[in-house]
Amino acid sequence: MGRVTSYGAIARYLGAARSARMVGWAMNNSHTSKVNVPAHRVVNAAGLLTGKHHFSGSNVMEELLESEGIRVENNQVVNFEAVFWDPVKELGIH
DNA sequence: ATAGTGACGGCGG
DNA sequence: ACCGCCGCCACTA
Repeated sequence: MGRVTSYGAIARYLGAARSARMVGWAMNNSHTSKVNVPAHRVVNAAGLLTGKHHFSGSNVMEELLESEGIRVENNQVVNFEAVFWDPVKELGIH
């Protein structure tokens, strides 16, 4: 079962809890980066697929998430808390 | 060079 | 507990 995380979680892990927008910008910029960034696994704090508009297709993100076993319904991750991946918790508090 | 905006969220009222 | 304002940093017009 795949996991998802939120912009705020990443920001907090980086030590910049209030810079969640920067994370979003990083995702946008990541598409130019050589490194493959699974931006589709990143949603907002509510579990909404806010970034789906930035993908090539309209439902590409949903398909990617569902292919990883994550239920997506109405642009929202179902059972978000269960699939939520907290970097601070999983990778350890820095 | 300045101002506005953006894949968000924290914090105050 | 809920709603609204403001901050964060880089980019674009």
